[in-house]
Amino acid sequence: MIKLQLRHDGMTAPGKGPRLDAPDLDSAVHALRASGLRVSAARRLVLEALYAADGPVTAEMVASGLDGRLPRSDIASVYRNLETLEEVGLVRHVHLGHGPGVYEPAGTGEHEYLVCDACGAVRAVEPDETAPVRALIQQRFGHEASFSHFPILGLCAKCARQRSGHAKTGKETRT
Amino acid sequence: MIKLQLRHDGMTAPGKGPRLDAPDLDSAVHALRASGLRVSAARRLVLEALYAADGPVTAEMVASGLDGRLPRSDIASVYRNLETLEEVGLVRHVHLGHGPGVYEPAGTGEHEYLVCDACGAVRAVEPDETAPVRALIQQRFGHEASFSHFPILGLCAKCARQRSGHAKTGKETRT
DNA sequence: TTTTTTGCAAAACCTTTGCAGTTGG
DNA sequence: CCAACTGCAAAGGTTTTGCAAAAAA
Repeated sequence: MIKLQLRHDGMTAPGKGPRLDAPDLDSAVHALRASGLRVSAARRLVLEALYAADGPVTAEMVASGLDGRLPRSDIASVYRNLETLEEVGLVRHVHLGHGPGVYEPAGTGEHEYLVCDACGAVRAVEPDETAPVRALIQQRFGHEASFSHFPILGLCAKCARQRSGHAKTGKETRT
Repeated sequence: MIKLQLRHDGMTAPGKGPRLDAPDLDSAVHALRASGLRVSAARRLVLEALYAADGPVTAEMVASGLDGRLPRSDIASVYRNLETLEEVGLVRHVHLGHGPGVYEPAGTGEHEYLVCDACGAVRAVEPDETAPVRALIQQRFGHEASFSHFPILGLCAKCARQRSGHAKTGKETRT
C-alpha cells in the first residue's frame, strides 16, 4: 500500500460540513442573512444565477449573468462571493474535467456526477443511487467516498458499447 | 436523470487507449523509439524523472530534476514531452486535488487513488482492489468507471472515525 | 540533410489579492 | 456610522504557444 502526501487545500465546504437547506433562491437569501452575511446586490446576483442555471456553471458564466439573462457582475466579486457562499454551505463546486470549476446551489440536492471521458457527457445522479457504491468502498477501504467534488470518470454506456462492440479505431476526442 | 454537456478535452490518453507495457526506464525508451519518436536528452530526462520518483510528480518537479537529483530542464519542454509521452501511452496524469496535475509512468501499473479531503492523504491502490467497485458502477449505471484520472475523494478511515466518534467541531482544513 | 525537438519568451487561462471607494444594516 | 462588500487593476499559479536555433536520425 503506497501512501504519499501532497500539497492540499481542502476541496469541499471548509468551515462547516452541513450544507444549508435552501431549495430555492428565497430560502438561500434568508439563510444568507441568518448567517450574518450581508445581502448585497452582487451577492444576491450570484445566487440568482446559480438558481436560474439548469446545472452547475462556471464563475465566468455567473459573471456574464448567464450570457445576458441577468445583469453581469465583476468576476473577482463573483469568485469572492462563491467562496463565501461555499463557506457557509449555500454553494458547492465540482470539477468535471480540465476546465474551470463549476458551481451550483448546495441546497438543491447533493448531486454526484458521472462523466464520460470519450464524449464528455455529464450525468448527475442522486446520492442514494450511488449509496451502494459508496457503501462498498467504505467496506473495502474504510474510506467515506463522495463523488460530488470529483466525478466518476470513465466511459458512458454508449461509448463503452461502441468501443467493445466493434473494436473501433481512434474514436477518441482530441486532447 | 439530468444530462448536460460542457466543454471537454479528453482527459486520458488521447490517441490510443492501451498504455504501453514499460515497467522500467529502458523499456520505456525502447517503446519510445519504436513509436517513431526521437529520444532526445530532454525527453529521456522526463522519463528518468518519472521512473526515479517514488510516486506521481508535478511537471515543475520534473523540470527541477526532482529537486536537484537530476539535471533540470525547461518547463515548457517538460509539458510538451509529458503530453507527447501521454499520447503514445507511456505516461499518465492524475488530478489529486486543486493543485497542478501529477504524472507517472503508465507502464508501472495502473494505479487508482483514494484521497482524503480532510487530511490530504493519498492512497494508491491496484485496480483489482477496486474491481468490485467498478463492477457495481457498471451494473448500476452502465458506466465503465476508472479512478486513475480523478481519485475517489472522501474521508480516509482515520478522519472518518475521528469525525463520527466524537462529533468534533470545525476540524477541517482551510480552503 | 531534413524533420523533430528544444529553449526562451510571451501569452493564455483560471483564480486570488490589494486597495480605495461604496453600501447594507 | 462603520464594518462588510464592491469594482478595478494587478498579480499568482499552471499550462500552452510562437519561433529561431539546435540536435536526432
